[in-house]
Amino acid sequence: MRDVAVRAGVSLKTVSRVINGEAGVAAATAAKVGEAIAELGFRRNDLARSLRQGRTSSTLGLVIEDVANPFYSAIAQAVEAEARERGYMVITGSCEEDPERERELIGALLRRRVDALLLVPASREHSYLRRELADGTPVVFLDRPPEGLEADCVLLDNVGGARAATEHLLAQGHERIALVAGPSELYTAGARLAGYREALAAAGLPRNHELVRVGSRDAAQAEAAVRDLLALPAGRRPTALFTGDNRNTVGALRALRAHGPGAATGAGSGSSAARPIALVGFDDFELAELLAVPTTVVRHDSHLMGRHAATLAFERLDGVERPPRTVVVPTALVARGSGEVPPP
Amino acid sequence: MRDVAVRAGVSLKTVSRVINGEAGVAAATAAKVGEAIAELGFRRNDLARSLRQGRTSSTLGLVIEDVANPFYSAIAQAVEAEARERGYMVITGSCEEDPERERELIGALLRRRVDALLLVPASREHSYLRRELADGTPVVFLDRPPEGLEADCVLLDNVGGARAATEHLLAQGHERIALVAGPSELYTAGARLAGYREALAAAGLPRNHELVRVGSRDAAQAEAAVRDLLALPAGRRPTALFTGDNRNTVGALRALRAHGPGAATGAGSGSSAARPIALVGFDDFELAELLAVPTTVVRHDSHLMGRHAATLAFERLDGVERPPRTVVVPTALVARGSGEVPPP
DNA sequence: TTGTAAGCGTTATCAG
DNA sequence: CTGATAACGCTTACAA
Repeated sequence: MRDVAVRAGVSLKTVSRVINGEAGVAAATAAKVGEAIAELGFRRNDLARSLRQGRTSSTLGLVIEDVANPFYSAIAQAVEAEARERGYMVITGSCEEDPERERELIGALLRRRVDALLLVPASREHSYLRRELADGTPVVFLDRPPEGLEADCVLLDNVGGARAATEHLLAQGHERIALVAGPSELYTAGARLAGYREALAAAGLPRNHELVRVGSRDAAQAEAAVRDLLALPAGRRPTALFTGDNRNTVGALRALRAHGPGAATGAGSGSSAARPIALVGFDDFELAELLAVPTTVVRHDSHLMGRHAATLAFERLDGVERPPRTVVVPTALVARGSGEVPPP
Repeated sequence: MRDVAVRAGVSLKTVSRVINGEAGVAAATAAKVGEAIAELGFRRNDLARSLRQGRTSSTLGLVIEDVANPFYSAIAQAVEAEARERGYMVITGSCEEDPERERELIGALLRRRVDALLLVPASREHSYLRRELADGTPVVFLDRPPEGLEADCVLLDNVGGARAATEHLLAQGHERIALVAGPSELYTAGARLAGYREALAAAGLPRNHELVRVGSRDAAQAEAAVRDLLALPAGRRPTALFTGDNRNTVGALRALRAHGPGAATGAGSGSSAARPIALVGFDDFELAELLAVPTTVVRHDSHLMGRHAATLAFERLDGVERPPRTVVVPTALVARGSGEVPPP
């Protein structure tokens, strides 16, 4: 900037004014400065800029589990879109369900002085964020609530969605409905397990531990879990499956395919053990309607979750003072076929 | 930091040493400083830190078209993983095929002094980056080459992949093979069009403009294009489709489904017009094997593209001087059924 | 082992 | 309308 000032024969402050389009600069002066800037290829240093006290970095920190998972990339997309409208950029990090990585990432983001932090927490203890929150850095939790801390939060209606899915299967006459989901320590998996149980209890069905397969963290583990269920003797084998998230649904679909062609279609003339199994999955996914088994899902707007989270953060940055708020995004059952298969 | 120094009764420099784990601090002093840091909840300001000359921001800038597209989110994931290993973070922006947004994004990233820039360019003129490149900021192009500039670049074998796809369909006996792809000004779409044409020419088939549908930028447009093709009179209607990217494949699958149940399976007993149409798509996608029409695709490793790009950038940051290099990532045809349907 | 002073690139204050 | 100077939070060179 000094070089520009020298070249244009003005002071630093004048260059600053031109750069920032401040009023009170003679057109001729501005032109000279503009030339110097162009000739020198000068670019304002926004890092230095945000050093002055009271200034912001115009950057949001976003911590998710995995950018490659469409659920999270939709959130990232929405957050970025909201951020852009306000002239913010987003630094994103994936922590892959590792609490330690979560802390590292958050540390790195805070050291970079992000103006707000949006996160899908992998850990279950967030009191270590209390100080930043008190110091005025907005922290918004996504998909999973804060623990040991009061903060803004955007959640899905997990219990309601899971209950609806299970009720849907019950309504078809199923009684042996298995749940295949992530580890129940995971907030969402736990809540969906609860919804599943609520629906079964309301229907007067006893708990059947054999049919609850929680713990699968990826599609491969889910596939194995479903294979396991399918290997049960006929009288104990589930006639329907509720999968707790998109990874588990993918795994289940793969296992069901292996089990018999078109698990839920009547079309299959596959292995002797093959019997159509009903399936409802939590999380919608692209092409679900074009699968050999058009898949019935609990749909929700993950994009909206990201938008809400960004909005909550920006409200705080705008100085709005209010107690922490939790926004719940609704879910809806979308029947496509796989969930409308009756028991044998 | 000054507060910490005061509280610990030491100088700024000593605090700095402790923070950065520098040697030459008495254990007792370090402990006192550590306490003060904990009590005050102090966090080093990495923005200020990177201000000193010679220091880096330890940040990479990544510009892609759309985080929500699995092709790009795989790249983002890989870049982030490589960055993490080196203690870098990534600021990602989506420009949605808008050249103006590309420039804005790049400007914002450069102003934030990212140490390197990785980008999937939306524009076709990149000489405006010449100065940064000359000034030592590594710039790596992804998926599409630089124009008006010499820079490192990671590409797919677009021509080879497209040729293989087309040859595969030709080998089944198809002669009316349509191409459904993005606008040919788009580098990848253009290259795939070229590969498609090469294969047809090699087979001695004349060009048939009616069957070349380039211009669809999203799944909806692709769907419309395919519907259009399907509406052609029987003798001119294509018997096979080659779709140029994952968005076009999704659109085509939807149109084919509407056209007749199981477009490529013999299973369909749909509308009177329904005839099985072969399909090969560029880009693999999750669950392709579980579709009603298991989809034959040209597969590649988009994750690897991100890794290569990050590696090229880090090599430059490590001071390796060499002429710009272009890495080409191979493609492979994966036959799943939809591409192995013979002509009627 | 510890401290002092200068400087990184910008903006804010206040004076001209 | 323009400029001098201090300050932002940190690191480096150099002393002590």
